[in-house]
Amino acid sequence: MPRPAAGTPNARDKLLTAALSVIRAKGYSATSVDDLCAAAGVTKGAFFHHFRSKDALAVAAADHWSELTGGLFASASYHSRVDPLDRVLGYVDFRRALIAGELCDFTCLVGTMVQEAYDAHPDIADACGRSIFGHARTLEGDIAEAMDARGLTGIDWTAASLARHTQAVLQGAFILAKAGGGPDVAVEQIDHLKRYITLLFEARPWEPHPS
Amino acid sequence: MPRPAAGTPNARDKLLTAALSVIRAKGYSATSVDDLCAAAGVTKGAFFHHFRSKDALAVAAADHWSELTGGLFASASYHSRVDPLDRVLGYVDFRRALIAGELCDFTCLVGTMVQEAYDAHPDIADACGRSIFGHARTLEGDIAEAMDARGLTGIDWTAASLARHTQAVLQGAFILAKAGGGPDVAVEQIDHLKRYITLLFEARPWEPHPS
DNA sequence: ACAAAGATACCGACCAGTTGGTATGTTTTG
DNA sequence: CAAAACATACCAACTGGTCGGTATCTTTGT
Repeated sequence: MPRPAAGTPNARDKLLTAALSVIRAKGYSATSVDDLCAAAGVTKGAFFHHFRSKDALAVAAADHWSELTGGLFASASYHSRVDPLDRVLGYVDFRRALIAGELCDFTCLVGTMVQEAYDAHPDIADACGRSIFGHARTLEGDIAEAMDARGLTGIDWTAASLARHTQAVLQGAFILAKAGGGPDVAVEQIDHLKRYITLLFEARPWEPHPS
Repeated sequence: MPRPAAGTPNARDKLLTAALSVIRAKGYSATSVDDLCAAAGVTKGAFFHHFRSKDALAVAAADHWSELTGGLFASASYHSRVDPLDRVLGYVDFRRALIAGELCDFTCLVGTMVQEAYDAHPDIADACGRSIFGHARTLEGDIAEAMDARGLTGIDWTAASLARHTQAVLQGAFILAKAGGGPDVAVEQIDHLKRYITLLFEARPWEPHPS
């Protein structure tokens, strides 16, 4: 189970890396095991040595995606800002800056996969759900702090729901981009998201928490 | 070319109707021609008599989807409201009310298909894009009227971009629902969308246009 | 009016290529 | 040497698509 070493990329890692780009470009069902093996430069024997089935690779790829993106966002610089709302808006700006180049380079693997898997492949859908909602949960803290610091009370939304909304807008942005709008339409959606968050906290000065 | 009669449902219509539900549940690539024929109760011979290829059926299904949804929204009652902003928010409420029951019953065919088709099937992606952006365009008029009636000037967003944003939020809502959130999470996104639109027009009284 | 002629709708067996997956090697590594 | 890592050959099931054929409707010549 535990990958023995991280020195030279073994077949398993090569397959996982290849899966990210191939599945994002072609979709999960349209991606064959042979496609994956060719892209990774390994043979079918190696594939089924490391993964019980194609579905098992999809689950592993979703988990791998969670780790990769988790690391990317955890190491971003906006976390060091003192105002929690600045951190939230910093996250949005960071997402905006990631949108460039080819569609398959900035769209979301698990958002793409879950559309094909939610009905017939529950284990894949679960892995995708963990990735999306797990990532959303990493935003809850800053949002809650921002609400607290600005004394937002008597409102009809929660930090968790706003965190989920950021992910919904992003996933929708990717779909519109794939529908012909390209990166520009995706950026447009993120600008609306930022405007929404700003309006939610508008006219409320930041009062650093006296703790 | 013109379908001769609308009395008894012919194989073509049965296939298009079946395609809507089957593709929404299984995805496009995972849906085989045999699946579609079985669901429609027709044979493969009938399929390829009416459609040049599986891709051609997908294009026809997307166009059929556009017509169906176009009719549904065109006949909705919110269009009769006098305040254009009420019409926009009425549309959002209408979309919210449509979310109930099984996922495959309220999610979007073209949003599902374009994720799988955008790279390898340009003609399908085009049909999906026409459907999504064409539908967005039907909202532009009311949004522009609402902006005009409330004298919104010097703002950094357009009626067209807000119309597209409604579609992005909806598409994202469907993905989060498929990722395990279910209908509740989808409704949550629409509530955020309604709150956003309300905030954009907030504190601006409606002044009926003196024309 | 009526039958020949032709178009349309539909059927189901069939085809070559691809699919995910297996069985059995061979090579590398500790 | 033993086990893990990888390669090769192969398979049954399924894939999108073709093809010859039939039943039914529409057109047309007389």
